[in-house]
Amino acid sequence: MGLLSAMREDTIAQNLRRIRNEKGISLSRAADQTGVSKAMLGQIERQESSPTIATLWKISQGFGMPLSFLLQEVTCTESCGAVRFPGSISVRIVFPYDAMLGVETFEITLSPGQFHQSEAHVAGLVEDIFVLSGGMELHVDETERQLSQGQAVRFAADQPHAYRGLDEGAVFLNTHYYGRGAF
Amino acid sequence: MGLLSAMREDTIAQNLRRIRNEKGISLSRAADQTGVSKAMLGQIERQESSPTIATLWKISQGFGMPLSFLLQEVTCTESCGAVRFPGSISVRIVFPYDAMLGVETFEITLSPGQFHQSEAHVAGLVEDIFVLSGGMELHVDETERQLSQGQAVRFAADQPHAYRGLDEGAVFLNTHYYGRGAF
DNA sequence: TAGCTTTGTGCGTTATAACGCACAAGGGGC
DNA sequence: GCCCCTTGTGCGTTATAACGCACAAAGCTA
Repeated sequence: MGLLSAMREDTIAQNLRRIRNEKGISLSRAADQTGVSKAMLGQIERQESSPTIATLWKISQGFGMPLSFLLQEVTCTESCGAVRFPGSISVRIVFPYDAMLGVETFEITLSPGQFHQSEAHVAGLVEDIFVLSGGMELHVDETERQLSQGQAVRFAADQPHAYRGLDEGAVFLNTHYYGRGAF
Repeated sequence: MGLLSAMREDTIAQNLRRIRNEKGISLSRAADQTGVSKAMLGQIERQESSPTIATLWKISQGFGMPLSFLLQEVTCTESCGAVRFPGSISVRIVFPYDAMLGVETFEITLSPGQFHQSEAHVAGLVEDIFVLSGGMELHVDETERQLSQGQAVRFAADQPHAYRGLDEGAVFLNTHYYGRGAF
Protein backbone atom coordinates (compact mmCIF):
# COMPACT_ATOMS: atom_id res chain seq x y z
CA MET A 1 0.00 0.00 0.00
CA GLY A 2 1.39 3.30 -1.09
CA LEU A 3 0.70 5.34 1.99
CA LEU A 4 4.24 5.72 3.16
CA SER A 5 5.35 8.73 1.21
CA ALA A 6 9.11 8.51 1.44
CA MET A 7 10.85 11.79 1.78
CA ARG A 8 13.01 12.37 -1.23
CA GLU A 9 16.01 14.65 -1.22
CA ASP A 10 14.21 17.56 -2.76
CA THR A 11 10.98 17.31 -0.81
CA ILE A 12 11.86 20.02 1.67
CA ALA A 13 13.18 22.33 -1.02
CA GLN A 14 10.08 21.90 -3.12
CA ASN A 15 7.76 22.34 -0.19
CA LEU A 16 9.48 25.48 1.06
CA ARG A 17 9.53 27.10 -2.35
CA ARG A 18 5.92 26.14 -3.04
CA ILE A 19 4.68 27.41 0.30
CA ARG A 20 6.59 30.66 -0.05
CA ASN A 21 5.21 31.16 -3.55
CA GLU A 22 1.70 30.39 -2.36
CA LYS A 23 2.15 33.15 0.21
CA GLY A 24 3.54 35.40 -2.52
CA ILE A 25 6.48 36.58 -0.42
CA SER A 26 10.16 37.05 -1.11
CA LEU A 27 13.01 35.35 0.70
CA SER A 28 13.43 38.56 2.70
CA ARG A 29 9.83 38.61 3.84
CA ALA A 30 10.07 34.92 4.65
CA ALA A 31 13.21 35.57 6.67
CA ASP A 32 11.38 38.28 8.60
CA GLN A 33 8.49 35.94 9.34
CA THR A 34 10.51 32.91 10.32
CA GLY A 35 13.62 34.31 11.95
CA VAL A 36 15.74 32.17 9.66
CA SER A 37 18.18 34.07 7.49
CA LYS A 38 17.42 34.87 3.87
CA ALA A 39 20.66 33.23 2.84
CA MET A 40 19.74 30.00 4.65
CA LEU A 41 16.24 29.87 3.22
CA GLY A 42 17.77 30.27 -0.23
CA GLN A 43 20.24 27.47 0.51
CA ILE A 44 17.43 25.18 1.60
CA GLU A 45 15.37 25.94 -1.50
CA ARG A 46 18.40 25.23 -3.71
CA GLN A 47 19.23 22.09 -1.68
CA GLU A 48 22.65 23.45 -0.87
CA SER A 49 22.27 22.69 2.80
CA SER A 50 20.71 20.11 5.06
CA PRO A 51 18.94 22.11 7.74
CA THR A 52 18.71 21.08 11.34
CA ILE A 53 15.36 20.10 12.69
CA ALA A 54 15.40 23.23 14.85
CA THR A 55 15.69 25.45 11.79
CA LEU A 56 12.84 23.64 10.06
CA TRP A 57 10.75 24.03 13.18
CA LYS A 58 11.46 27.77 13.19
CA ILE A 59 10.30 28.00 9.63
CA SER A 60 7.10 26.08 10.23
CA GLN A 61 6.30 28.13 13.33
CA GLY A 62 7.07 31.38 11.53
CA PHE A 63 4.71 30.38 8.74
CA GLY A 64 2.12 29.22 11.24
CA MET A 65 1.79 25.72 9.89
CA PRO A 66 2.63 22.15 10.90
CA LEU A 67 6.21 20.98 10.55
CA SER A 68 5.02 18.03 8.50
CA PHE A 69 3.96 20.43 5.76
CA LEU A 70 7.66 20.99 5.14
CA LEU A 71 8.78 17.41 5.48
CA GLN A 72 6.14 15.34 3.85
CA GLU A 73 6.16 14.68 0.17
CA VAL A 74 3.01 16.26 -1.09
CA THR A 75 1.17 13.98 -3.39
CA CYS A 76 -1.69 16.42 -3.74
CA THR A 77 -1.79 20.16 -3.48
CA GLU A 78 -4.83 21.45 -5.29
CA SER A 79 -5.99 17.88 -5.69
CA CYS A 80 -6.37 17.29 -1.95
CA GLY A 81 -9.99 16.66 -1.30
CA ALA A 82 -10.54 16.87 -5.00
CA VAL A 83 -11.80 13.41 -5.77
CA ARG A 84 -14.67 13.87 -8.18
CA PHE A 85 -17.45 11.50 -9.09
CA PRO A 86 -18.24 12.14 -12.75
CA GLY A 87 -21.45 10.81 -14.25
CA SER A 88 -24.80 10.26 -12.64
CA ILE A 89 -23.52 8.67 -9.47
CA SER A 90 -25.20 10.04 -6.37
CA VAL A 91 -22.83 11.46 -3.75
CA ARG A 92 -23.43 13.11 -0.38
CA ILE A 93 -20.61 14.73 1.56
CA VAL A 94 -20.44 13.30 5.08
CA PHE A 95 -17.17 14.98 6.16
CA PRO A 96 -15.50 17.42 3.76
CA TYR A 97 -11.77 17.27 3.27
CA ASP A 98 -9.92 18.11 6.51
CA ALA A 99 -6.40 19.35 5.83
CA MET A 100 -5.10 18.41 9.25
CA LEU A 101 -6.42 14.87 9.18
CA GLY A 102 -5.99 14.52 5.44
CA VAL A 103 -9.34 12.69 5.29
CA GLU A 104 -12.72 13.11 3.63
CA THR A 105 -15.85 10.94 3.69
CA PHE A 106 -18.74 10.56 1.24
CA GLU A 107 -21.95 8.57 1.15
CA ILE A 108 -22.41 7.08 -2.30
CA THR A 109 -25.50 5.52 -3.82
CA LEU A 110 -25.41 3.02 -6.68
CA SER A 111 -28.61 2.04 -8.42
CA PRO A 112 -29.13 -1.64 -9.35
CA GLY A 113 -26.55 -2.66 -11.91
CA GLN A 114 -24.97 0.76 -12.00
CA PHE A 115 -21.27 0.63 -12.79
CA HIS A 116 -18.84 3.33 -11.77
CA GLN A 117 -15.23 3.33 -12.90
CA SER A 118 -12.77 5.43 -10.98
CA GLU A 119 -9.36 6.30 -12.34
CA ALA A 120 -6.35 6.16 -10.07
CA HIS A 121 -6.46 8.94 -7.51
CA VAL A 122 -3.34 10.76 -6.36
CA ALA A 123 -0.36 8.73 -5.26
CA GLY A 124 -0.68 7.28 -1.80
CA LEU A 125 -4.42 7.68 -1.48
CA VAL A 126 -6.04 4.91 0.57
CA GLU A 127 -9.77 4.28 0.46
CA ASP A 128 -12.27 2.70 2.85
CA ILE A 129 -15.65 1.33 1.87
CA PHE A 130 -18.37 0.49 4.37
CA VAL A 131 -21.64 -0.82 2.91
CA LEU A 132 -24.64 0.81 4.53
CA SER A 133 -27.32 -1.04 2.62
CA GLY A 134 -27.74 -3.32 -0.35
CA GLY A 135 -24.81 -4.99 -2.04
CA MET A 136 -22.04 -4.12 -4.43
CA GLU A 137 -18.98 -5.33 -6.23
CA LEU A 138 -15.57 -3.80 -5.90
CA HIS A 139 -13.08 -4.24 -8.72
CA VAL A 140 -9.49 -3.45 -7.79
CA ASP A 141 -6.10 -5.11 -8.12
CA GLU A 142 -7.50 -7.29 -10.88
CA THR A 143 -9.76 -8.90 -8.33
CA GLU A 144 -13.47 -8.62 -7.85
CA ARG A 145 -15.18 -9.00 -4.53
CA GLN A 146 -18.74 -8.72 -3.34
CA LEU A 147 -19.67 -6.67 -0.34
CA SER A 148 -22.95 -6.74 1.48
CA GLN A 149 -24.44 -4.57 4.21
CA GLY A 150 -22.12 -4.03 7.14
CA GLN A 151 -19.03 -5.21 5.30
CA ALA A 152 -15.94 -3.02 5.02
CA VAL A 153 -12.80 -3.02 2.94
CA ARG A 154 -9.68 -0.85 2.69
CA PHE A 155 -7.56 -0.66 -0.45
CA ALA A 156 -4.99 1.45 -2.26
CA ALA A 157 -6.95 3.83 -4.46
CA ASP A 158 -3.98 5.26 -6.34
CA GLN A 159 -4.83 2.69 -8.96
CA PRO A 160 -7.91 2.30 -11.14
CA HIS A 161 -10.86 0.75 -9.35
CA ALA A 162 -14.59 0.32 -9.97
CA TYR A 163 -17.88 -0.27 -8.18
CA ARG A 164 -21.06 -1.97 -9.40
CA GLY A 165 -24.38 -1.99 -7.58
CA LEU A 166 -25.96 -5.41 -7.25
CA ASP A 167 -29.65 -6.13 -7.83
CA GLU A 168 -30.89 -4.16 -4.87
CA GLY A 169 -28.46 -1.32 -5.48
CA ALA A 170 -26.08 -0.15 -2.77
CA VAL A 171 -25.38 2.72 -0.41
CA PHE A 172 -21.88 2.90 1.03
CA LEU A 173 -19.54 5.17 2.95
CA ASN A 174 -16.41 6.06 1.03
CA THR A 175 -13.47 7.50 2.99
CA HIS A 176 -10.29 8.84 1.43
CA TYR A 177 -7.01 9.07 3.33
CA TYR A 178 -4.66 11.41 1.51
CA GLY A 179 -1.37 10.23 2.93
CA ARG A 180 -1.24 12.46 5.94
CA GLY A 181 -0.32 9.49 8.08
CA ALA A 182 3.16 8.32 9.00
CA PHE A 183 5.83 9.15 6.51
CA MET B 1 -9.27 20.66 18.46
CA GLY B 2 -6.18 19.08 19.85
CA LEU B 3 -4.95 17.23 16.86
CA LEU B 4 -1.93 19.36 16.16
CA SER B 5 0.64 17.72 18.36
CA ALA B 6 3.29 20.39 18.60
CA MET B 7 6.80 19.10 18.66
CA ARG B 8 8.39 19.94 21.95
CA GLU B 9 12.10 20.21 22.43
CA ASP B 10 12.49 16.78 23.88
CA THR B 11 10.21 14.92 21.53
CA ILE B 12 12.98 13.60 19.33
CA ALA B 13 15.12 12.62 22.27
CA GLN B 14 12.29 10.77 23.92
CA ASN B 15 11.24 9.06 20.72
CA LEU B 16 14.74 7.92 19.89
CA ARG B 17 15.40 6.58 23.35
CA ARG B 18 12.03 4.85 23.51
CA ILE B 19 12.38 3.25 20.09
CA ARG B 20 15.89 2.07 20.87
CA ASN B 21 14.74 0.61 24.17
CA GLU B 22 11.82 -1.08 22.48
CA LYS B 23 14.30 -2.69 20.13
CA GLY B 24 16.45 -3.61 23.13
CA ILE B 25 19.68 -2.44 21.51
CA SER B 26 22.62 -0.39 22.68
CA LEU B 27 23.84 2.85 21.18
CA SER B 28 26.52 0.83 19.44
CA ARG B 29 24.06 -1.54 17.82
CA ALA B 30 21.91 1.41 16.87
CA ALA B 31 24.91 3.12 15.34
CA ASP B 32 25.61 -0.02 13.31
CA GLN B 33 22.04 -0.16 12.08
CA THR B 34 21.65 3.50 11.24
CA GLY B 35 25.10 4.60 10.10
CA VAL B 36 24.93 7.49 12.55
CA SER B 37 27.71 7.57 15.11
CA LYS B 38 27.18 6.30 18.62
CA ALA B 39 28.34 9.63 19.99
CA MET B 40 25.78 11.52 17.90
CA LEU B 41 22.93 9.21 18.86
CA GLY B 42 23.84 9.76 22.47
CA GLN B 43 23.91 13.53 21.96
CA ILE B 44 20.47 13.43 20.37
CA GLU B 45 19.05 11.35 23.22
CA ARG B 46 20.50 13.76 25.75
CA GLN B 47 19.31 16.78 23.72
CA GLU B 48 22.84 18.06 23.43
CA SER B 49 22.58 18.57 19.71
CA SER B 50 20.02 19.58 17.14
CA PRO B 51 20.36 17.04 14.36
CA THR B 52 20.01 17.84 10.70
CA ILE B 53 17.07 16.41 8.86
CA ALA B 54 19.48 14.23 6.90
CA THR B 55 20.74 12.61 10.08
CA LEU B 56 17.23 11.97 11.33
CA TRP B 57 16.35 10.45 7.98
CA LYS B 58 19.36 8.14 8.27
CA ILE B 59 18.16 7.01 11.66
CA SER B 60 14.62 6.34 10.54
CA GLN B 61 15.81 4.45 7.46
CA GLY B 62 18.27 2.45 9.51
CA PHE B 63 15.50 1.47 11.91
CA GLY B 64 13.16 0.74 9.02
CA MET B 65 10.41 3.08 10.15
CA PRO B 66 8.81 6.35 9.08
CA LEU B 67 10.63 9.58 9.83
CA SER B 68 7.52 10.89 11.53
CA PHE B 69 7.96 8.26 14.25
CA LEU B 70 10.97 10.26 15.38
CA LEU B 71 9.48 13.69 15.01
CA GLN B 72 5.94 13.40 16.18
CA GLU B 73 5.05 13.75 19.79
CA VAL B 74 3.60 10.42 20.71
CA THR B 75 0.43 10.81 22.65
CA CYS B 76 -0.07 7.07 22.75
CA THR B 77 2.38 4.22 22.68
CA GLU B 78 0.76 1.16 24.16
CA SER B 79 -2.51 3.04 24.22
CA CYS B 80 -2.66 3.42 20.42
CA GLY B 81 -5.65 1.49 19.27
CA ALA B 82 -6.37 0.80 22.89
CA VAL B 83 -9.72 2.47 23.33
CA ARG B 84 -11.80 0.08 25.37
CA PHE B 85 -15.54 -0.07 25.84
CA PRO B 86 -16.13 -1.25 29.37
CA GLY B 87 -19.55 -2.50 30.39
CA SER B 88 -22.19 -4.25 28.36
CA ILE B 89 -21.91 -2.05 25.31
CA SER B 90 -21.83 -4.02 22.08
CA VAL B 91 -18.81 -3.36 19.84
CA ARG B 92 -17.71 -4.83 16.52
CA ILE B 93 -14.33 -4.03 15.04
CA VAL B 94 -14.72 -2.70 11.50
CA PHE B 95 -11.07 -1.69 10.92
CA PRO B 96 -8.54 -2.51 13.62
CA TYR B 97 -5.96 0.07 14.57
CA ASP B 98 -3.64 0.84 11.65
CA ALA B 99 -0.31 2.25 12.81
CA MET B 100 0.45 3.98 9.52
CA LEU B 101 -2.90 5.72 9.26
CA GLY B 102 -3.28 6.07 13.02
CA VAL B 103 -6.97 5.19 12.65
CA GLU B 104 -9.40 2.53 13.88
CA THR B 105 -13.13 2.06 13.32
CA PHE B 106 -15.81 0.28 15.37
CA GLU B 107 -19.49 -0.40 14.97
CA ILE B 108 -21.25 0.23 18.24
CA THR B 109 -24.75 -0.79 19.27
CA LEU B 110 -26.71 0.99 22.00
CA SER B 111 -29.94 -0.51 23.27
CA PRO B 112 -32.89 1.84 23.95
CA GLY B 113 -32.03 4.19 26.77
CA GLN B 114 -28.58 2.71 27.22
CA PHE B 115 -26.07 5.24 28.46
CA HIS B 116 -22.34 4.94 27.87
CA GLN B 117 -19.86 7.29 29.48
CA SER B 118 -16.39 7.50 27.98
CA GLU B 119 -13.51 9.07 29.82
CA ALA B 120 -11.10 11.30 27.94
CA HIS B 121 -9.01 9.28 25.51
CA VAL B 122 -5.37 10.06 24.86
CA ALA B 123 -4.40 13.63 24.04
CA GLY B 124 -5.18 14.65 20.51
CA LEU B 125 -7.60 11.86 19.74
CA VAL B 126 -10.38 12.94 17.37
CA GLU B 127 -13.55 10.91 16.98
CA ASP B 128 -16.14 10.52 14.22
CA ILE B 129 -19.65 9.23 14.69
CA PHE B 130 -21.89 8.14 11.83
CA VAL B 131 -25.33 6.84 12.80
CA LEU B 132 -26.24 3.70 10.88
CA SER B 133 -29.66 3.18 12.35
CA GLY B 134 -31.87 4.44 15.13
CA GLY B 135 -31.06 7.55 17.09
CA MET B 136 -28.76 8.65 19.86
CA GLU B 137 -27.57 11.51 21.97
CA LEU B 138 -24.00 12.69 22.16
CA HIS B 139 -22.83 14.53 25.26
CA VAL B 140 -19.56 16.39 24.80
CA ASP B 141 -18.23 19.89 25.46
CA GLU B 142 -21.08 20.43 27.94
CA THR B 143 -23.51 20.22 25.05
CA GLU B 144 -25.96 17.56 24.14
CA ARG B 145 -27.06 16.86 20.58
CA GLN B 146 -29.32 14.33 18.99
CA LEU B 147 -28.23 12.34 15.98
CA SER B 148 -30.46 10.28 13.76
CA GLN B 149 -29.76 7.81 10.98
CA GLY B 150 -27.32 9.11 8.38
CA GLN B 151 -26.07 11.95 10.55
CA ALA B 152 -22.40 12.39 11.34
CA VAL B 153 -20.35 14.41 13.79
CA ARG B 154 -16.66 14.87 14.53
CA PHE B 155 -15.35 16.01 17.91
CA ALA B 156 -12.29 16.07 20.14
CA ALA B 157 -12.39 12.87 22.18
CA ASP B 158 -9.52 13.72 24.49
CA GLN B 159 -12.19 14.92 26.86
CA PRO B 160 -14.99 13.03 28.60
CA HIS B 161 -17.96 12.29 26.39
CA ALA B 162 -21.04 10.07 26.50
CA TYR B 163 -23.62 8.38 24.29
CA ARG B 164 -27.21 7.45 24.98
CA GLY B 165 -29.42 5.34 22.79
CA LEU B 166 -32.86 6.83 22.09
CA ASP B 167 -36.12 4.88 22.18
CA GLU B 168 -35.34 2.72 19.19
CA GLY B 169 -31.70 2.21 20.22
CA ALA B 170 -28.83 3.08 17.91
CA VAL B 171 -26.09 1.55 15.80
CA PHE B 172 -23.25 3.82 14.82
CA LEU B 173 -19.78 3.82 13.33
CA ASN B 174 -17.12 5.16 15.66
CA THR B 175 -13.79 6.17 14.14
CA HIS B 176 -10.74 7.22 16.18
CA TYR B 177 -7.95 9.34 14.71
CA TYR B 178 -4.88 9.08 16.91
CA GLY B 179 -3.09 12.22 15.86
CA ARG B 180 -1.12 10.75 13.02
CA GLY B 181 -2.15 13.70 10.86
CA ALA B 182 -0.24 16.93 10.33
CA PHE B 183 1.95 17.98 13.20
C1' DT C 1 16.46 57.55 -18.79
C1' DA C 2 17.82 57.90 -14.00
C1' DG C 3 17.32 56.67 -9.46
C1' DC C 4 15.69 53.87 -5.96
C1' DT C 5 14.06 49.58 -4.08
C1' DT C 6 13.66 44.76 -4.16
C1' DT C 7 15.34 40.16 -4.99
C1' DG C 8 18.21 36.23 -4.90
C1' DT C 9 23.01 34.59 -4.75
C1' DG C 10 27.73 34.21 -3.20
C1' DC C 11 31.26 34.79 0.25
C1' DG C 12 33.71 34.86 4.52
C1' DT C 13 33.08 34.12 9.42
C1' DT C 14 31.31 31.89 13.46
C1' DA C 15 28.98 28.34 15.82
C1' DT C 16 27.85 23.74 15.95
C1' DA C 17 26.76 19.17 13.93
C1' DA C 18 28.96 14.76 13.45
C1' DC C 19 32.61 12.03 13.83
C1' DG C 20 36.42 8.65 15.71
C1' DC C 21 38.65 7.56 19.66
C1' DA C 22 39.71 7.02 24.55
C1' DC C 23 38.16 5.71 28.88
C1' DA C 24 35.58 4.86 33.23
C1' DA C 25 31.99 2.06 34.84
C1' DG C 26 29.14 -1.90 34.73
C1' DG C 27 28.10 -6.67 33.67
C1' DG C 28 29.10 -11.50 32.81
C1' DG C 29 31.84 -15.70 32.81
C1' DC C 30 35.42 -18.56 34.77
C1' DG D 1 38.67 -12.07 42.43
C1' DC D 2 40.24 -11.47 37.65
C1' DC D 3 39.60 -10.73 32.99
C1' DC D 4 37.15 -9.48 29.06
C1' DC D 5 33.45 -7.32 26.78
C1' DT D 6 29.87 -3.96 26.55
C1' DT D 7 27.98 0.52 27.36
C1' DG D 8 27.54 5.36 27.48
C1' DT D 9 30.02 9.76 27.88
C1' DG D 10 33.44 13.24 26.93
C1' DC D 11 36.88 15.33 23.99
C1' DG D 12 39.28 17.11 20.11
C1' DT D 13 38.99 17.50 15.11
C1' DT D 14 36.72 18.21 10.78
C1' DA D 15 32.95 19.45 7.98
C1' DT D 16 29.09 22.14 7.46
C1' DA D 17 24.97 24.73 9.11
C1' DA D 18 23.64 29.45 9.64
C1' DC D 19 24.56 33.93 9.59
C1' DG D 20 25.40 39.08 8.07
C1' DC D 21 26.87 41.56 4.40
C1' DA D 22 27.94 42.90 -0.32
C1' DC D 23 26.49 43.05 -4.89
C1' DA D 24 24.53 42.24 -9.57
C1' DA D 25 20.26 42.06 -11.76
C1' DA D 26 15.51 43.01 -12.06
C1' DG D 27 11.55 45.81 -11.25
C1' DC D 28 9.17 50.07 -10.42
C1' DT D 29 8.32 55.05 -10.40
C1' DA D 30 8.95 59.80 -11.70
